[in-house]
Amino acid sequence: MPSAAVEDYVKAIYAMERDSPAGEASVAGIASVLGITKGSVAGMLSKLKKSRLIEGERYSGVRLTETGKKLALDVLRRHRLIEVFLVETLNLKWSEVHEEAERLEHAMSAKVLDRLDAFLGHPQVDPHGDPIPDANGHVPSLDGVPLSMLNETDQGVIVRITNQGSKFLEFVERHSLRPEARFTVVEIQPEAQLISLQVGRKPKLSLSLEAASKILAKRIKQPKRTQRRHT
Amino acid sequence: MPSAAVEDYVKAIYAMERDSPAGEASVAGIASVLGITKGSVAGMLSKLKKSRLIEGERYSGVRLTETGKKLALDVLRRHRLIEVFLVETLNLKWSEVHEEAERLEHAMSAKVLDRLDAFLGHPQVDPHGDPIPDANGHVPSLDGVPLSMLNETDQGVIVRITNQGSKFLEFVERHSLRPEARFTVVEIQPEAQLISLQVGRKPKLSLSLEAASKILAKRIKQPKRTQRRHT
DNA sequence: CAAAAGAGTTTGACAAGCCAAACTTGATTG
DNA sequence: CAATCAAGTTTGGCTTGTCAAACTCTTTTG
Ligand SMILES: [Mn+2]
Ligand SMILES: [Mn+2]
Ligand SMILES: [Mn+2]
Ligand SMILES: [Mn+2]
Repeated sequence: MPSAAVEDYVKAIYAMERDSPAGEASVAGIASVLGITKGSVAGMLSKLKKSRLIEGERYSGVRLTETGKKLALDVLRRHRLIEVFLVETLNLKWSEVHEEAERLEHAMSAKVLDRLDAFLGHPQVDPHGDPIPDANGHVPSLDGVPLSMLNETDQGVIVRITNQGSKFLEFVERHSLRPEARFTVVEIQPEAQLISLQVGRKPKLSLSLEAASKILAKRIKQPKRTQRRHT
Repeated sequence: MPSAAVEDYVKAIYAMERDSPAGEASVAGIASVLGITKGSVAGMLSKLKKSRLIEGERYSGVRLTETGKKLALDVLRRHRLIEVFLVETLNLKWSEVHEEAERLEHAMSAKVLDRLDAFLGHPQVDPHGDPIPDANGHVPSLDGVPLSMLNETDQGVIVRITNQGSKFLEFVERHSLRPEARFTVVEIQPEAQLISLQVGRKPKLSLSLEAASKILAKRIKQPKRTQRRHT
């Protein structure tokens, strides 16, 4: 029975490992995402090593063991299913569910989670488009390219928001850019590092390529414009 | 932000206060229901006093302050709404939801709880028939007399199970005695301290008056037996 | 390549909760 | 009413998880 703290560490390590070029998590990195001091992290990491959840040489980065990875995926599954529930069933705002899930994920048994999963219809992704690992730790792979890689006139569907900051999520939500949303790339200005989108009937939306790189989308095959209607 | 431990203490004190003749909770009693030592309880109680959640003289019982009572009712509300959710929505067994709720109650924000309440249709009682305090700390009062006080030929509806032990709950469930269930008192044997019930079409069920006193019921006005059907 | 900067580690301290065991108080009762 | 005993309290110790601050590697860079 790992503590809430251990679960959060393992989850943080999982994410850093995935995103870092070296495939490792650093003490400073973990400290920064968990908002605690390096000293505390060092202490916890040596416990995690003793309990075989992570490995790594002294004075260098750490990696999850198989056991550690399994735990991380389990926590992630809980977190994301809870987010789906909060948004779909309880109608909480998209941008405020993360904190809630951060606490609830540590209080939900496997049994309750399985029932919840069934109740929600075995969703594949959470409200931010992040894939939900199945009960065996398999993560459905999702295709999606950063918005910043698209070209003018491309059409697409948002599939995932990579930047989970609540400010950013609110911005994204305000402009209806949530997963499933369709859009057209109206204009790209490489000099200004800017991309402009048309989302639904909303006014044109511009954002920096940097910001756009945190939003993943899937291209829609441009349908041949066969004359389907007349009015 | 009271800790989970504090919330559980306060909840235990609330229940003991209600059930004890003196209207007070004792160190030994709290220790026994929470499964910890008297020493630990003494330590916690002095903290609770310092933070004005309870009061009481040295070497005597404790009572909740207004603040304490408010907190207790809040935790109880969370606990019971969660139990309703687990049973009604996730179809967990009636007798196994208590443990789950015991953990989840500490991880759910007021906001989530309100949404949950609305989603469930503002239920008045939990699956065991215990009343759910509203958001202002008002507890709906329920009438119900111990099964052991009924007379032969009385008909009634179960409204509440007072003994929350999981063995007892399983027994009760096995015999379809959950809240809402209708029954008839078939026979009472004062010498044997026994009461026999007819529940639905199930075989006659006998239990001790002691056990029966943990089940509360509401009498149904005996309907005049007007000949309604012929076959 | 030596010095400074960064990253990681160690140490001592603290708060929350818990336990075991000794101790104190107050209630019961012979 | 004094002995007993249950109930309450105190003390010392332990674990988990955190911080601040000093320390030690490793990496970068002038
Ligand atoms: Mn968490
Ligand atoms: Mn998410
Ligand atoms: Mn609890
Ligand atoms: Mn209940």
